[in-house]
Amino acid sequence: MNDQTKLQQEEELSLKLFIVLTRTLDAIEKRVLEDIKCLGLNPTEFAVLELIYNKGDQPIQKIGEKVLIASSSITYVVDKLEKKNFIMRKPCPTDRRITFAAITSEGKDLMDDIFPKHKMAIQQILAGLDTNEKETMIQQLKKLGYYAKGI
Amino acid sequence: MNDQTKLQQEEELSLKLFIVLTRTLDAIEKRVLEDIKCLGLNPTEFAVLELIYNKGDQPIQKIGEKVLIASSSITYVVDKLEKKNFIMRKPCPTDRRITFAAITSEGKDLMDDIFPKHKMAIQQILAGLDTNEKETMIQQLKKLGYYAKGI
DNA sequence: TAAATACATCCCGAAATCGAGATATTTATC
DNA sequence: GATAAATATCTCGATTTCGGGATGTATTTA
Repeated sequence: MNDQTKLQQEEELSLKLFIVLTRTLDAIEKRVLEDIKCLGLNPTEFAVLELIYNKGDQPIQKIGEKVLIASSSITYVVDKLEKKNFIMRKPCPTDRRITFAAITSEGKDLMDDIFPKHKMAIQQILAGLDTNEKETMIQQLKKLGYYAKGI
Repeated sequence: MNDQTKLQQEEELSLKLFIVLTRTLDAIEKRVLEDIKCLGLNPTEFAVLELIYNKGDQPIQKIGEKVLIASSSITYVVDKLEKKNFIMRKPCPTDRRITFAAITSEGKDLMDDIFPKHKMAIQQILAGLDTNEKETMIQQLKKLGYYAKGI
């Protein structure tokens, strides 16, 4: 086999990996979505609430970085969570540009209730691999991700 | 270590896998997006055009199944691709419910030009893993995906 | 200190996606 | 052959997300 053919095969393989990756995450997300939708939250709202629940109050700016959405979208999501009384805006005392999103007791109560269930659901959805396989895959995915980011 | 603790650790591991999976695909997609955006197509438009380019004319219904979007969204995307003259609608002669989306010569010319480049770009983005690692990951992802779908 | 630059949030209009249901056609059932 | 059920596409309104730019605040620079 010559180099040209090898390269083409490798390209096909990469394309296949990309497709399988997309498909798999899609299947998983569909399941996770079902788990979340019952709660009256959409995935983004859940992600934001989870972030604040687990990592404490966050400047609105930081939320966008972690949840990977545009700044104009954060405003929208925070508005909605605030309307539902799960979080509240708190001005930063030392820097008046900054607004914190802080969880309310109502938000905390909700998460205390649903977060363990959520974790359990994910556990069940990902039970197709055993412990070692998961660890290996995490490692390999990280390698892939770091490389992709670094290009 | 008791069973309770083991389960909790496994839950943490699954959650981590889910997060890493999401992050990694996100990083990769961001790169692929850059590759596509220059062409005046968004990812969905590209996916639909690629499907028709590689698999031939498709009933509009089938497009939704393969590209994983709602039927109302397909109509929207096909409209846009039709306006750009990359595809055209063709009524099915034997079943008048069905409309095919068929690639135009203009659409074919475009894909002849950009699809090889696209494949090369993906090859470069995914070069963080070698051939064997990619094959293993494809296999493991499939296992994960089948299981998730089957629940 | 004044001006320029950077930063954080928000507003607005547009784009993308969805869900529910309308319409037209085909297939199945009696 | 008539009616019911299934299928394919599209319409419409609502939701979510984005990009660009406006506004207010902090930091740097000249």
